[in-house]
Amino acid sequence: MAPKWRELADRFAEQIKGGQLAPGTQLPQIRELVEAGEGSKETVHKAYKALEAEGLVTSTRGHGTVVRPRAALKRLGIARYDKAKWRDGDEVAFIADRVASGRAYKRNEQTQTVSRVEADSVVAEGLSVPVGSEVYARARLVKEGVQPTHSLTSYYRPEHVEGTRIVDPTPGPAGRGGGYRVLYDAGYEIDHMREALFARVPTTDEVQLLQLPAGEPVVELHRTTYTADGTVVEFAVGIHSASRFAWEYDFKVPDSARDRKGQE
Amino acid sequence: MAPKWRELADRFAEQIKGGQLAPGTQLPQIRELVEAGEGSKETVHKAYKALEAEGLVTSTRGHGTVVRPRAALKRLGIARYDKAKWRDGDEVAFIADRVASGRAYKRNEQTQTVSRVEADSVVAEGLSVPVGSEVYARARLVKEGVQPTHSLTSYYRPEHVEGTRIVDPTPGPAGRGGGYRVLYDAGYEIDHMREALFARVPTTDEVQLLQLPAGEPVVELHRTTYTADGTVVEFAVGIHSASRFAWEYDFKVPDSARDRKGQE
DNA sequence: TAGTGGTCTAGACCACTTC
DNA sequence: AAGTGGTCTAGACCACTAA
Repeated sequence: MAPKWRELADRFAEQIKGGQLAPGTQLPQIRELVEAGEGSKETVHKAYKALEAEGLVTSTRGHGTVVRPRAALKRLGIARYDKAKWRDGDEVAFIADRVASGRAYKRNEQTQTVSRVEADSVVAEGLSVPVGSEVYARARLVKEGVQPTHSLTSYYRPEHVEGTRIVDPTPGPAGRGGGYRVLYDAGYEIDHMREALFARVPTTDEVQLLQLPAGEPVVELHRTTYTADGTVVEFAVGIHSASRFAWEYDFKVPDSARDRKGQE
Repeated sequence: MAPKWRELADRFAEQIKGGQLAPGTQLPQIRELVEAGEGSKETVHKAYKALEAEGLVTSTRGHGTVVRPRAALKRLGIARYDKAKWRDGDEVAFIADRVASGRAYKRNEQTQTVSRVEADSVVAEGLSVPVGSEVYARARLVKEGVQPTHSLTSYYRPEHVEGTRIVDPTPGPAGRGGGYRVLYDAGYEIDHMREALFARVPTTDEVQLLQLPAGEPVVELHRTTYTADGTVVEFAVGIHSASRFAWEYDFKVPDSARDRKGQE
């Protein structure tokens, strides 16, 4: 038999998913349910924590437990990297897609810190450099309004960015056109990319930094950017609040028997 | 100040991440920690549940609480759809990538059920049919050994598959070559695809079906497959245990100023 | 049957929010 | 100050696993 707290949680979960409890609705207070004979305070509390972990409600002290609104997913396609956006135009690549998506937005606040760090194993592999060698790290925290949505840290080889605007950080996202524009001006035009992504539960640090609600997973994105000759000029790691993003990719079905590039 | 259970959990989390507590190691029993003055049984229990939710340990009654091994990520690239695998060869596309990845594997057990269902809004949009119209659904549960790794449900328009092996289910994955081979034989050769993916916490049903450990997120994959003329011939929804997979995509940086297809 | 985690209670007290 | 969720305890009892 399912535990008492599970049954209580399931009753509410059903009503929330079914729409009888609309987003923003406040659930009964814990003490009310205790008086109504649903169990002790700890038991009811466990039920509420379960609902929170399932992303259905948020509890705040003094305020109550309310049904969480389901955020609209922002869809990320490769069009957000369009060269036109950062080469010809004035916009910055990773902001521009907000314009393209037609979403009303205030100009993103974005903190940025640049530092010289030793490459750990992930970064070293991403940039094709030895573990422990020095690379430049440009870390940003991107917010929508006051709410952080994701962090993004770009790593560069020193020889590619030494003396550019990237390592001499001005306020804002590496100046006009962003990091790709800087690389372009330095003679490194980006040509192709690889994105790898997977989901996991956040670390406690990430929960703090991104102000994640309880039970929110994160998607970790590894982006490797190459020039036409195959040189890696940027390796970036993004940590995204899972409920805010969806990723989309279009591709041709490979045919290794016909095209001789289908190897991967 | 952080709660007592959080501090206790953090102490263990640090040791696990630092490697002092190797995978498979058993943590002290709850009662031991109670005697050691770490708090009451409920308090220590909360700490252990937190570690479980963070994916660091698994608790089982009668057995104890042990450090969870970190599973190797299976990397999914588009090469798994290679036409050579299902058109020319004998293999089935979604099994073949296991061969390509060089991983030792036993032949996958895979349950399969085919049914005629009414399209919900997601499926309707995926297949470009009206909501509520009848479509074929082919649901599979894919396992590695006895452990489920993901579910995958393909939806087809009736006019594309009526009379084929897909709707006349034989044991195994739609016969030799899988679903794409069947479509190919019926005159629908797949040409390009779109994959969209996002992460979320599983429903209780999914926890059961995929036997997910506590705190494991899922990745939901929406795959749309087109013929050369742009007709949708398959829309598939996959639910993947997050810690077992990573997705990889390679693409050219788009340039809408130069190529006139960069709209997306 | 012994070992180990899981549930439940009643009540005390703490922490944050709103007024 | 009042309202509401969060933590903590001591102890009883339940549920599953392995020998």
